[in-house]
Amino acid sequence: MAERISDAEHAVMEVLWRRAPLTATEASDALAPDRGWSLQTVKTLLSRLVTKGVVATEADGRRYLYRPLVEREDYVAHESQRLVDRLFGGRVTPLVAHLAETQQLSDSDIAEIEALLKALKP
Amino acid sequence: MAERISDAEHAVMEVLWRRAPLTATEASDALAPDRGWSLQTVKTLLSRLVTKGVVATEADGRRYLYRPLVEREDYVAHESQRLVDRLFGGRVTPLVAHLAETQQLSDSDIAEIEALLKALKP
DNA sequence: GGTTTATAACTACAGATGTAATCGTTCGAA
DNA sequence: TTCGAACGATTACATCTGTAGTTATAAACC
Repeated sequence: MAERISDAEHAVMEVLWRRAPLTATEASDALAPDRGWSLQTVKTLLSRLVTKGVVATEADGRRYLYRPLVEREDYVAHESQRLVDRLFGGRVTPLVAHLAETQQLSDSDIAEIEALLKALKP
Repeated sequence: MAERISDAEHAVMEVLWRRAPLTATEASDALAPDRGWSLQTVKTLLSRLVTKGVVATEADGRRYLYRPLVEREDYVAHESQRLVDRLFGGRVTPLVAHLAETQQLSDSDIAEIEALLKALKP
């Protein structure tokens, strides 16, 4: 995942992560409600993702099936780390503090996070 | 802050947030250790930030002093929200869960966050 | 078997971005 | 008073990104 995935490309990755393998047409259909891109646009984005090495193709007759080569988990981890590095000096605690302060956290949100933290303790 | 701030531009904003107002040369000097950009590059980035309406200039003799027009707090909030929206369906709890799981949180990190959460409760 | 249709491959093109170089002007030093 | 240094303004240019259009080909239908 050395190559950066752009915003538009990320939208395509999301549908692949949700239900790969897909043909270009299927991916385009899945994206239509949200983005309304033409089929050609989706094909361009798929090609770029293949070039970047994050999506693989598999021949299915005379068309391709596309499937992601990187796990969503890894992408999410990578992007989250990028944000933490860029904006919070690489430290997670200030990010959590920021989120806690600026977001509306319900009581159950807080309880959930507390439970999570408790589980992490030795 | 309607216009997006690019990565390189963001690096310039950071030095302005740290010690504005600065001349272009001062900003360039401050960025040199990390990025090693030429003075011209920094000037270009400053101009673009001015065009985008996120940095203001003030004449100081025949040069400019640059200062940010957006608060770092606002930028951080905006970018954090963007990440939460793009990767966690707009919900903060899954992000915190993800961070808690993938990061090395020390005992004191956990304690700090717990204290934060406690303070948020009614 | 000729014609439409689906598909991949190639091309296009404007705007953003990273990274400067050059031009024109003014101020200060010699 | 002239010359160079310091600045802002303008221009440059390759790459990436968003968003397609066009072309070539094979398959399917009639």
